[in-house]
Amino acid sequence: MLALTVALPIAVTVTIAEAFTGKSNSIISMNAKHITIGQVAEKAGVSIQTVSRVLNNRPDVAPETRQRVQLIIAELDYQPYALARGLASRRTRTLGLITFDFNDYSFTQIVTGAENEIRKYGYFFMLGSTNCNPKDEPEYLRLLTERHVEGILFARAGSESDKEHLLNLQNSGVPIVTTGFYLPGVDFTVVDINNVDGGKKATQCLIDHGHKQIAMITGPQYAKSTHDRTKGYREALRPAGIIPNPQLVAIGDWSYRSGYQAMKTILDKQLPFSAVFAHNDRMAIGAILALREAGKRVPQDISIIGYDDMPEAEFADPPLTTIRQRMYEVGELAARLLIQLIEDPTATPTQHLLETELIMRSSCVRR
Amino acid sequence: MLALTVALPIAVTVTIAEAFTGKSNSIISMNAKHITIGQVAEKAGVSIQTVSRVLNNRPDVAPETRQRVQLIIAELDYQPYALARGLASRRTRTLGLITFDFNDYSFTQIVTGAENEIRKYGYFFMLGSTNCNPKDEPEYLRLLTERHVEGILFARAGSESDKEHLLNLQNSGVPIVTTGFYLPGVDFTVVDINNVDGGKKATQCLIDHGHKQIAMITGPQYAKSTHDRTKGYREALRPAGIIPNPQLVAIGDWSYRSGYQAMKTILDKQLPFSAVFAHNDRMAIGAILALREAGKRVPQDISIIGYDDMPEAEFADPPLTTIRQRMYEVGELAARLLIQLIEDPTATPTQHLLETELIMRSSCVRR
DNA sequence: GTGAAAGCGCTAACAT
DNA sequence: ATGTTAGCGCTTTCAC
Repeated sequence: MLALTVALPIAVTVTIAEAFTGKSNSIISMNAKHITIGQVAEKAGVSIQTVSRVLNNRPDVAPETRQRVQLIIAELDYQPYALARGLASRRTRTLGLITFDFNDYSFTQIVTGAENEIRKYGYFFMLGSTNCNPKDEPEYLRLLTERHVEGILFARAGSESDKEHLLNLQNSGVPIVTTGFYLPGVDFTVVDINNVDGGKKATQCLIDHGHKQIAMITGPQYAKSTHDRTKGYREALRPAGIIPNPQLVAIGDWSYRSGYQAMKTILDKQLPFSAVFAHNDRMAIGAILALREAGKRVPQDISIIGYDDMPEAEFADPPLTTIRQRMYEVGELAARLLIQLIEDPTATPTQHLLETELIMRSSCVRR
Repeated sequence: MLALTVALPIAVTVTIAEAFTGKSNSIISMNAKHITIGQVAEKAGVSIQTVSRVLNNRPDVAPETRQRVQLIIAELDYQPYALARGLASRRTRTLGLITFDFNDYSFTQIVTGAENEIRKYGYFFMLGSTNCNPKDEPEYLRLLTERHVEGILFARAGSESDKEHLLNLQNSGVPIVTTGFYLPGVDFTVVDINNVDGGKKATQCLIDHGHKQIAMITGPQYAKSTHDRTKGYREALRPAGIIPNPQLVAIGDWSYRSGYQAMKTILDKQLPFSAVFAHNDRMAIGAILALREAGKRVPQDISIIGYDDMPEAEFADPPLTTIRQRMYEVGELAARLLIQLIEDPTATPTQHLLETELIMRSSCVRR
């Protein structure tokens, strides 16, 4: 067991997960008495290069030499020094992760999916959350490239203005993958949700339930998904012969509070409407509170549909009908594509659009 | 071998050795036109060392030389190579961040706070979310130390069993700071919330509103905060002359669903109770749904108090009375302490306990 | 199959 | 104030 734990080179039996469990009492030596490849070589009676070959699982090592070296590695609890490896090999196995907001369900889902995926391939993420401030991105980018991340994953909402910015980065040779930025004709790798269709599905659901005056609470203007979902809304309305009423539309910023306020704004106009499509679940839940405060019952008086299907949607009052988007998968796929871009020199940028799913719960009833 | 590396879309668990091989067939284009310190030195007509001094802001450079070098650096858009710097200086300015769960509000708050803080000092985080699986920690730790993170921040729930594990790590010379793990007498740096007092405040609030039969939905057993909040519950009950009834306590796992189910379990016992203390807001919201389904009105029939004050608490139905804990500050403080531990050789471990705050909303009324 | 030599890009200690 | 001399720990030729 002890041998296995440390023996990175053993290719056949040890998975990453197995390799390190059950050795929590191992001493991880850091600055003080750091064991080097030279000490391993000396103790094994071979040259440094042979140890290096064993470490990298090269074929050209005699089986018995390999075994002996592995034993010494285990014995000494030798840890290869990633920095030195990186300097010599130009490989860091480190990726940059840039995200807007760790408090947004969609983004954390992407991050979680991506992280799980890259771990399978032995990569790590350097973190760079921009805290909703896209202006910080160039600085992070620089710090990230200084550390020679081998690629960068953008887990955040796209906006049209990013295009040039990202293209520049890509042209400088850093593989990038971005989420939330599907545009036909872009030439970097994108994984996105089909937001147009999602917005259409949501609106269609309301139409199918007999609603004709459908209010909408949108995301912020800068977000591409806002435009897409709005487009879907229009696309559903048109064939039903419903003319969209701009008076019934208010803009939010994805937060509960903004949904609450947007709903109030619409209510204040005293215009008739029987249903609301909110561009995310949080705003839908905020809107429900505003509706309740205005004496409207949901869903008896007003039906509402959200977007995201975050966990709390199911436990809202009433349980929220919504559009599910599988952001975890977006993260996984994005990560896989990024690694592919890095490791396969022939790989070229591709665009991917994942479909949504209507989740019927009780916030939406027949008029 | 090559086939494996390229066949990325298939989600296999690769072995460590496999993960680390396959270097020569990948071309990292961003290295191509990489400018080195030598080129800067040559163009500026000084030695490499002088450039290094300028880069590191050393005082012993003539002002005009410094200026000239800086000009060339800008002109060439030279980016120092962090790996080489790290190798030579033994400093990486990189910290490890280990967290359980990016989908938990408290943890993401910690992460956000910590990230903002370390950025001020020019550090970066390497990410290692363990996805609720603490067994993975040793593996991450190893990969992190291989990359020579200068310290590790544990942003996650503590459990007693961690103690040895963390001590070992610290003894090996890696500065660590952990959250959610306040224990008197531990000798590593801890930033935690006063959960005993928080639990007491929550329970006291219910008592003050005239409640005597107070049910409780706890967090999972492994979490230290569960025990602390439970202790606070008892400490509030005792002086009020109320004997805790174990029948009124059910265990959850922090999720909405578990709160819903725990509430059902308690309701099934048909025991009288007029109030519920849930160990977090999510479970409180789940519990409200169960209560509603059972025909109980909140707060008219049953009062409920949560814990966390996550954003949705305010928009729940009814708006949730809860205990606010400032996790963002926990993150900031933890990060600052970690950097202190790294940069100040005389720094010693310290323990910090932040206080909570009762947030009154409408889920809790006088009996 | 193994080892020797030569760096990767930078910083550090000591010169001057 | 600036340059010289040595590495940091590892990988990568290219010998043998």
